[in-house]
Amino acid sequence: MNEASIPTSVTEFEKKISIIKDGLPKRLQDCASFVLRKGDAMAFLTVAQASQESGIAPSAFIRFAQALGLQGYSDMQQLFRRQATQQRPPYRYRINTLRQRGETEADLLFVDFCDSSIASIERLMTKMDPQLIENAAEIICSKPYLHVVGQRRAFSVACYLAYVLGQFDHRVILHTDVGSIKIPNTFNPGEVVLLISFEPYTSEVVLVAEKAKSDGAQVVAITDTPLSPLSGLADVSLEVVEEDVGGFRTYSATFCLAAALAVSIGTRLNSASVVKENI
Amino acid sequence: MNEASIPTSVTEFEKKISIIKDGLPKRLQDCASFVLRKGDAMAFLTVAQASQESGIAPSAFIRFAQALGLQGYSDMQQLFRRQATQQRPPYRYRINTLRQRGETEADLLFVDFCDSSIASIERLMTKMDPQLIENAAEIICSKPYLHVVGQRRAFSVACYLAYVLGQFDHRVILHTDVGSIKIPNTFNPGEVVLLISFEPYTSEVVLVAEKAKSDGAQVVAITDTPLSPLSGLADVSLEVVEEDVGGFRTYSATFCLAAALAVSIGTRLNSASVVKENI
DNA sequence: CCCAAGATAGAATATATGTTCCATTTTCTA
DNA sequence: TAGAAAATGGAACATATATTCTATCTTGGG
Repeated sequence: MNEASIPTSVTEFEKKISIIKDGLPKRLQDCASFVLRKGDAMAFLTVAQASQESGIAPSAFIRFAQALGLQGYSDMQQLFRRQATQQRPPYRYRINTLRQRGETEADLLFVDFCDSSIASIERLMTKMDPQLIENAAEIICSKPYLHVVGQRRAFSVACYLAYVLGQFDHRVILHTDVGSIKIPNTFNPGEVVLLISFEPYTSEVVLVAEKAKSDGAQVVAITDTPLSPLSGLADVSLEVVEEDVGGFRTYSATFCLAAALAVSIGTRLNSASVVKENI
Repeated sequence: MNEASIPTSVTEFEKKISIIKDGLPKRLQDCASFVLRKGDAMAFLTVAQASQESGIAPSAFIRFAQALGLQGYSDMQQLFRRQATQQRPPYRYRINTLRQRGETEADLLFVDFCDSSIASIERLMTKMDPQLIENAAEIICSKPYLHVVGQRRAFSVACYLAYVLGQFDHRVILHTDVGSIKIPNTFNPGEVVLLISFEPYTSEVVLVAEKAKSDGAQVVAITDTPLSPLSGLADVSLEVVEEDVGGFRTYSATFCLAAALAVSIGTRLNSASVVKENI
């Protein structure tokens, strides 16, 4: 961080302030003081508001941002907004600074996937009520066997749960369409069906959900939002939203949820052992 | 919270959505879906941006907000802004206090899973050389079809990759043992085999790896450590270690890696397509 | 004390914003 | 199928925004 470089994060921005602050005209120092004190709130303040709250002219804030190497007030605000949402700078912008650090486009893409996976999990952690997972586990354990239905991407989740529950000696009827062999799409009252589907929801899974419900089976859903056709039908609906990177979703948070559900089921089925040993 | 009341927080807002969602016109449901997915990011999106990202007309967003009892888009955004300013402590801090307060076991278990998933992804991010992913993608794309082998838990990863690559119109031979139908365990020179296995490595997968190698096929592996029998045999070995919670592993990092690999392959197969834009 | 160079505040401007309105399309009803 | 009702997208609008410009003020050196 030197005197000339353009800050790309709030941290760099604040560092640069402390470097150049003595060379700044008085009013711009006032701006610096105000901005530093406001901190995160800067993400929301318009120049007009900042001006009113501080008694400093709007134009001073723009000169201030420019003195820091930024284009203007909006540009500065972007730094604060990115920090608030923990986003990284836009792709186009970063691609310019690649070479300097000896990075490639592949690096960016990979880091983006990791970041968005982490963001999804953090969001899951704050939004999900663990009690719902318990409720789901409770229902699933109330019957000796479980239907698991998931298609496309969701099939990998279905497979995972089917396998792990199998390790717990719980019977799982994994609905596949191998050879188009029909798996009964009628259910008995009291049976438990675990349905997994994300947007775009496959109509088949929705149909199964409706049938299960009307047959009096219990329905547990893993889906994305309360708007999902599954969530309305389910007795317990576990919702997990995956952030996307350029329209492509990762399934890290979903598998995190699946693991938590699996273990919750495992402890119920065999509260002594299973979970301990290296599953 | 009833149908008529005006939401005063994001929570109430989301609750109201799930109450009235079925009575909403289709486009407004699209809005609901978009808003629920975007979550905290809604604090900063302008209607124009939201419109562009979602492909929904700006006016629809305003009608949507009004349908929820709010005055307009700005009014709705205020809810998200207020939530954002209620400075939530960073997640690591939250975890520690959760642990200390000794919430219910369910809470702890869930939080631990999320925490260890994140730790695994962070580790992956620092240890993995993205160039290896590129190399793997390069090899996989060099042939018109790909063998994918994975058993037990790893099968879900295999399924995921098989599905996604299928979406890219790449041929995938997914090795399953449905009906014990034999999938040729001999390979032609130049064929590409993707093997996925983690400790404890199934002997069968190791055998396939050895056969593939001796037949002159190219081998790409997704495994856990350089000590894995696969990594020695593979032309490219992608290694991902998952932390464990009481002996139970999550697969978040693995799926993060899988997604990165898939997209890397996707861009190669169709550089003009979906994946590029807006990353 | 004067004058140049810089800093400042507020008016002027261009841009982008949220919202309203209306013609067109879609959906429902009879 | 025809007619009514609702929904939709885009143009039009008023407003608020960040930024630029300029006349005025401040500062510091000779």
